[in-house]
Amino acid sequence: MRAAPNPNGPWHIGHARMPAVIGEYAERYDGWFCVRFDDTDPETKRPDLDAYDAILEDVEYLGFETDAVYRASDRMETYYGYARELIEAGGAYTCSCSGETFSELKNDGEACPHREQDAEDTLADFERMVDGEYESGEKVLRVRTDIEHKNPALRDFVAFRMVDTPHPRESAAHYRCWPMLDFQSGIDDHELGITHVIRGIDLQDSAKRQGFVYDYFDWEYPEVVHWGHVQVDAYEVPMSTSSIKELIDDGELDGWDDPRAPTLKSLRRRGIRGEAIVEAMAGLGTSTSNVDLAMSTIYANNREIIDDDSDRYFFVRDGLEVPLTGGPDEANPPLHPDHADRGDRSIPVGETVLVEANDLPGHGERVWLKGLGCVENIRDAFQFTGDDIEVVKSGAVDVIHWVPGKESVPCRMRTPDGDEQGRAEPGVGELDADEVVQFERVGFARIDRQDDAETVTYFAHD
RNA sequence: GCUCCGGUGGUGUAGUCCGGCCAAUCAUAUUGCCCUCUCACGGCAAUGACCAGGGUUCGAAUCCCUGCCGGAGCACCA
Repeated sequence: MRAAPNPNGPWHIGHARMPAVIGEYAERYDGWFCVRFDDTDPETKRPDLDAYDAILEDVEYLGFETDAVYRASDRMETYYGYARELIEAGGAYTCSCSGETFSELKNDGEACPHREQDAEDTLADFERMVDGEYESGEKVLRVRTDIEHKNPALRDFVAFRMVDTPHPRESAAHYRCWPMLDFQSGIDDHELGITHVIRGIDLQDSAKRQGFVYDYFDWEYPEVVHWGHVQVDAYEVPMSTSSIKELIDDGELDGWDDPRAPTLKSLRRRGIRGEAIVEAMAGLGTSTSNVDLAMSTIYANNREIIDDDSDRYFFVRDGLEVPLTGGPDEANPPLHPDHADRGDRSIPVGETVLVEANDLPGHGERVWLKGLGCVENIRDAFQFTGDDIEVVKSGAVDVIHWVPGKESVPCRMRTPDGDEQGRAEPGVGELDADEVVQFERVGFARIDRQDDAETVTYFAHD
């Protein structure tokens, strides 16, 4: 099986569907999985040189090893070879009609004058195309299908056209005569021994078009499945490579891994495992209709994977500083409630604590500072009232998270909805980059880096 | 205009080919309860769907027809 991306940028979330599904199938049936870059349009779908590796990184992040990687732009001589064979078999002719002219004729089911050209002349003319003797738009090679086919989409489609713009890959920059997707992909699927093809509904007619070429060569067409588009909820940004790229160029997003971007690089930076995405995508199946993927499904999968490994810490967003009198001068909540063996944290208390505005109890009311004890709000100051856990068990007071006013460290949490400033317990300032933690009552986050001034984290999900 | 394809709870999915075991599976979501020094994890429960109408049949989510709704192609894009 193959994934055949167009290398125009790093992948967005929707792109994960192809490797997810074919990876699963390849595993289940001991199949073979390759990535083939269909980069045969140096102009309107101009390949981005960085995208080749970026995409392979994304595939790796998702947890797949590719058995092979191909670039269509390396395989031009192969396509030319088959084109010559096709011409000799009477399956194609060169045509100099303009797109509009041909379209009109085609829609009326009428052949253009070039259709009658014999194989010999066509072959000679095709060599002139290959040699770059024509300019863009001057000449194309068409596959001779059925000009009266009831479906206009299948009538004599273009196999090769001239492109003046050189390909960005140096090794392919000298080619001017480029195959269209339907030809290139059809040849490759056969050449590479692809047995099952999955692609979008936008390519529904491709199999039928390519079928004409396969018939000329007497090949058997692979099994093919068409699936609908995936939409992912929870993102403001449109999910298309080009529009994400635009937002980055305009400075609206910091880059492909901005937490607000619906990209795989973004999810990766947020500490979401590729496996969680793959599971969700594989669960969508291959239905022909369009589907909506809820991010909550990915989050639920991820939470299940990371919960056990994620140590707990306190992080208070936008905290209110409240003086505290009485009680112990250090709190020691466990690193993980289910793993006492990992030990406890050590949080100095000091003169004041920070709590989130929503958690501040009313005057005369009590609240339990987790890991520390019960306090009462007396005229906007906390008075320690004891450490008897009974008040919590009986449901009399709520448990909240907190950090010391002085000893806490500045911490920024980047989320899909923007950045949150706050302060975290001292231990957070010691964590290594790439560690995934749970900020209690806030959510899971990945430690991105320790800056001079603050700890930067990326929010995964609650 | 011409051609293709699809419609199962909020979301995704199973079942549809070969009609009955489907008053419809599983997951997620939401809500409630239990557990818990987290609104995490775990456990339990509740909520909630076969697009509509005809037809065939003893029997239809499954077969047929019509309608409605949605998607896609008719590019010298992929």
